[in-house]
Amino acid sequence: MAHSNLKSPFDREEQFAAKRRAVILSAASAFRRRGYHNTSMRDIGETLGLTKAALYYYVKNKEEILFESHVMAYDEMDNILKAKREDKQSALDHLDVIFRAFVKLLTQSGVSILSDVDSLSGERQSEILRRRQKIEKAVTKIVNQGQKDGSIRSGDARLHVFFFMGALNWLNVWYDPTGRLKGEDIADHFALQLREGISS
Amino acid sequence: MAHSNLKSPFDREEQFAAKRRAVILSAASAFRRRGYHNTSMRDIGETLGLTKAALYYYVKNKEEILFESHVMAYDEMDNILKAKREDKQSALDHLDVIFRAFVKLLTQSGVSILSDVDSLSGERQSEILRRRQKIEKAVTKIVNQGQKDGSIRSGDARLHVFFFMGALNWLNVWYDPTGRLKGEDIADHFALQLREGISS
DNA sequence: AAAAAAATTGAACCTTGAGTCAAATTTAAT
DNA sequence: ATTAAATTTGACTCAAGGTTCAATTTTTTT
Repeated sequence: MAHSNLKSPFDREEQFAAKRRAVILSAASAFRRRGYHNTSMRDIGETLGLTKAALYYYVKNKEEILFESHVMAYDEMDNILKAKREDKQSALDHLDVIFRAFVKLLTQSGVSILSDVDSLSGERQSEILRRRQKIEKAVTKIVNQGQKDGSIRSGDARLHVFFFMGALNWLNVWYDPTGRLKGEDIADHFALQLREGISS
Repeated sequence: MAHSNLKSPFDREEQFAAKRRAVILSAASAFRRRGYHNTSMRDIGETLGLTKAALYYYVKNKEEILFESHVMAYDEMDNILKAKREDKQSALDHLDVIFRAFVKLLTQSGVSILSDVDSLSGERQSEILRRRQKIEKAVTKIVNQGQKDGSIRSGDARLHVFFFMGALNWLNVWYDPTGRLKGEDIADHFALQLREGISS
């Protein structure tokens, strides 16, 4: 079963990328549950049926895994924020949609977030913090718009945002994917609480 | 200047306890900022003008410091929860008072919380998780009462609680004691957002 | 089937940081 | 001033875990 000599090397790269991604996602999940420093390279390897040495074929070092897992999470969040807003939609409604999507992302994909940023060094840490701020800024901007269009109560917009972003992060701690609470339900509940909390 | 031979040994114990407390508080603050594993015993000692070896005079090991810092935080929170509720006060008003106190605790005292629980082992970890649950239960109970007395909107009480408890924990990440935002202001803002979010 | 490339491994290396301890220093008691 | 107790230290041990690498196994190519 010969492969076309054009596609075949491409397949290779894809295979590699897919496996690398698997390494990072699996590790990210462990990091979320047990923490970065309580998860050894050995642990990460074993979960995938590999030796810790094998991991270094896919990844430069442990810190890179942590970094990439953050990057993946923020990529997803950026995508969510890119979703165009319906024309006649109020900023509050827009925020509702986005927040729901965030909750679903955190409960349903393997993607976790936001822990152990301190374990990143120098440039990497800065980049992640920059991306976090970027997201906070984007969300804050929506809140500002809502204060203009009258859908959102006045007050320090940053504090509005910190309040409900906390709910997202805390989710990572208590949410149990095997529990009876479905991501969708949490999204509904949280979206309402967010709305009532800041609508005017 | 002779000391009474009754008071003097008592002083000693107090001195010792005070220093031990200082060690734990100072370490807790570092843990909150940089994380448990990114803070070495050397770091902790230096902040206090001591060698790391000296720390072991006050403390059995590093994990004990982490444990005690959690215990201190939960002790404070327990105290806050003990505050008796005014008779004609609605559960919502009661919750308002408590939440405000929590915010002040986290912004003003050196007490931080809730991170790196995974770094505690066995019995210690269980105890801390037990205490966290105890507090969540107590708060949830108030929410339940509020749903009975009509001051709080119906819905899964646990989710109500998870939402605004997230705001507290997130506080530890973004709050900067040297910044312009005063703890009192944050408490006001957050209390309102909490209220609006769940009142009926 | 041989050769080349990709993937994985075992065994070692190395650094970091927690914990120990006997000796030195500081403080209090007689 | 001496003695005793409390406190602190420097030097050391030790284990854990991240990283490297030459050698081996597996997969793909010709």
